Amino acid sequence: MPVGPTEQSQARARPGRPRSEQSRAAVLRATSELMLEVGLRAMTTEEIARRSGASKATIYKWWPNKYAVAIEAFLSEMLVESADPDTGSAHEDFRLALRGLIRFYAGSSGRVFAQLVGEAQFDPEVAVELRDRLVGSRRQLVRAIWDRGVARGELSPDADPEAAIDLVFGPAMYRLVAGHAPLDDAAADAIVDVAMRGLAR
Amino acid sequence: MPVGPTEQSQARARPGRPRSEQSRAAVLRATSELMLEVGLRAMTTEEIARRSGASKATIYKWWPNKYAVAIEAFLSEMLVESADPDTGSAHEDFRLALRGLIRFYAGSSGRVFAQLVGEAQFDPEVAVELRDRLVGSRRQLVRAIWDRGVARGELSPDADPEAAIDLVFGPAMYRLVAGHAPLDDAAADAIVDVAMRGLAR
Amino acid sequence: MPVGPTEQSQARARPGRPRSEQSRAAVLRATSELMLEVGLRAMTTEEIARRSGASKATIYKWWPNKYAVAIEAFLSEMLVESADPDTGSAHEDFRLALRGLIRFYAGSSGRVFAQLVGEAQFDPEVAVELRDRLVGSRRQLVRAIWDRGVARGELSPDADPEAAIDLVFGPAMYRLVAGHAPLDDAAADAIVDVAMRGLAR
Amino acid sequence: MPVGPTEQSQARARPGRPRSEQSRAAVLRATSELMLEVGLRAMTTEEIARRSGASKATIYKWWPNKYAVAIEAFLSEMLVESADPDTGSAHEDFRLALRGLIRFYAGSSGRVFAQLVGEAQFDPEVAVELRDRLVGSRRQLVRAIWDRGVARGELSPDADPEAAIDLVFGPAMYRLVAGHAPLDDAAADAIVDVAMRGLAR
DNA sequence: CAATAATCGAGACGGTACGTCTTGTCTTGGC
DNA sequence: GCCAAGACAAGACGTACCGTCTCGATTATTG
Repeated sequence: MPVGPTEQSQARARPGRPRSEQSRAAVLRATSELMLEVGLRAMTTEEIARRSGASKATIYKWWPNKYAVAIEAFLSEMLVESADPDTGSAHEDFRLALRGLIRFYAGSSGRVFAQLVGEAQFDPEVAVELRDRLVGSRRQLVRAIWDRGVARGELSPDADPEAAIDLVFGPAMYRLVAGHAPLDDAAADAIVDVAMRGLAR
Repeated sequence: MPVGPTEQSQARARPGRPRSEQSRAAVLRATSELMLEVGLRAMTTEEIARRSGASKATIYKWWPNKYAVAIEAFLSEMLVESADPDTGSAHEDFRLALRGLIRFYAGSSGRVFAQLVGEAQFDPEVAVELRDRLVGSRRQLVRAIWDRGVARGELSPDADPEAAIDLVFGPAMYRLVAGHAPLDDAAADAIVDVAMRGLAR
Repeated sequence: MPVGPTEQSQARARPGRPRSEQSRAAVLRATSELMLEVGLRAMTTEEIARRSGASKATIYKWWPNKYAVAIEAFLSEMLVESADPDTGSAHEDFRLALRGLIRFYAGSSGRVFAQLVGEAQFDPEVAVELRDRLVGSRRQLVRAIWDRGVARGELSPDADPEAAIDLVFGPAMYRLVAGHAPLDDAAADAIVDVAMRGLAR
Repeated sequence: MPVGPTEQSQARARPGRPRSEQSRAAVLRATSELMLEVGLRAMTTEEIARRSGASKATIYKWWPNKYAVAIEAFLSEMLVESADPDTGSAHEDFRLALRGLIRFYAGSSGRVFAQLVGEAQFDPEVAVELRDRLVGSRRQLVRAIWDRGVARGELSPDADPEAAIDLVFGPAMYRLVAGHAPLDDAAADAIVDVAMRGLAR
């Protein structure tokens, strides 16, 4: 997923030395490592350059700052992450999807993801990237579960789908960033249970 | 590291010049302004010192870093913020509480709060302060609504209370930090509606 | 490293595409312009390439660095500059020669020349080029005046010719690089006057 | 010789931590060493900081760039350099003064001085500092010899004194920067000889 | 006329210094 | 003992230029 300006559109034609795929990959690899090792904030562009063998100039040529590198590196590490369960039961699908998400949140990448979300509070560009490329795809997944459930008559058709999806994801994100309660399979199950049944008697 | 506001509880008269209350207040006031104007991250200790008339040494004497100042300043600005509605209806109480929260999120302080949450992803001390002093109090409020509702027989008594509270707050926090959907009264109502009824038919 | 203009003296036709004379001329022209406009140091290879339409690789293929280009460009602009006056009077010849030199120093090329001299203090290759191709030719001119004057009996035959020539050129160069006194016709005349008569009564 | 804005005028009064004399001295010492070891151009601010133990910020606080540091370091190393010979003979005084100068030029500091002169061709501020603080003092010295010689009747009173002084210094500077002839005692003697007698028979 | 060979423009790259910035500590003298 | 002023070390930032490189396109000689 290249960041540069509209490249690779046709079948190769542009003059000049082409971008080094090796350099690009090395930068992303080094960035992924560093995010895990020292965290998003403590990771420096200089260290990315040192580890990857790329020069700072090259990094700044292709990415505006270290956070842009971080997002691309993060995405490139988790391309085929989340499969749609589709068990035939919406309740079960939600349960599996949320378990998957929460396991991701609780893993080592989860800490990085939380830091990306944290950074997004300061940097609108990070926010946009995050929303479009990480949050959006997750929501589409749950939206598909929702639509199937409604079609099967399992789920209430007149609820606001956005609010419904937030009912599943919101608590998980809330726990991730606020850290007031555990993130584990039991939590996922409890959340889906109460979300399905509702608070009212 | 005396961060709290009530640090010298007893009237013990220590030798030497006492801490200047004027200086403390000026620092907090300047910090509040700066957080709103330039944001948590762009705000520098130097600028707080300049505006408040305090010296950097004084600030570092009383707070470990600018985020500690920020949290104290933020709290001092919103002490008596959230009243328990207690209308007699749990659904209505939830609605009013969430509307209050979302109005706060959507306001100018909301941006600062989101940045504090963002910073908490990097700084464990900020995370603890935030959890204990901002998130906790909100949750206690909703917990009270929950308990009343259960006692009145309105709410399902066998649900996990933690998960239940997350069902109300989670979606709001999720929208605050991810920004994928609006934060307004209608959103609050939609969230409470679907949370009360549940997703299942 | 073929820097000189006459690098392929014989008409030997080598295989492959021959060097583009147009490119060479464009580089020298662009360099001359840039030296005058922004100075020797601020002039970048990149900008020479941009203006001339040549690529950086081409420039580095034919010259070792921008200073070599600068020297060649400078020389190509002032090939037949200084004619030997030969008026019959050594005093007058010196006067005219020094006036010519000082006018050159005071002109726009003079600034460039001074910068080349400045650069020569750091780069031995520049120093050699400068000494051989710019300083040397000037000295030969004055040496000719000297020899004629000695032959005619006007000038003292037992003085060190090197020191004698330095007596004429030294003060001009000194004023060029130190800038403590003006460089104009009056200065030229004053220098030649006192050099001819000597300091002693 | 401090560079900062009009400091140290009165008997100490300014608030705040005073400038660290130790830091200042260490920077100048490191700079002097580096100028000799690697030359003016190859010397980096970063290396000055490393060697001196000062931070780059401190260096940039007190000097605009490395050349300003270099000039101050250079001056601080040669404060009491040139004594007025005053032998009673202008010819002898000139000879001794020029020998002193040329020995300085030929020494290790001479290379640094030449590089400062070289740098002055690009940087007007360096040029001003150099003219005012290094060239000027030398000229005053020779001017004193000149005035004494004229008063004693040894020297021609109607010559332009500026041109006369240039007759002594010019050739030495010329040889320093152009490098076409040696710089030694014999050269000094030859220059003074021919300057005293003049070129004419 | 094709093969060979050296050129060219374009532009990406590693390296490295620059000068700026912010953090958190320190050192003064005044209160 | 507190405080304002402000100097300081540490070190990352993003920019700039250098000289090298890798492309594909061009232009000559040679077989």
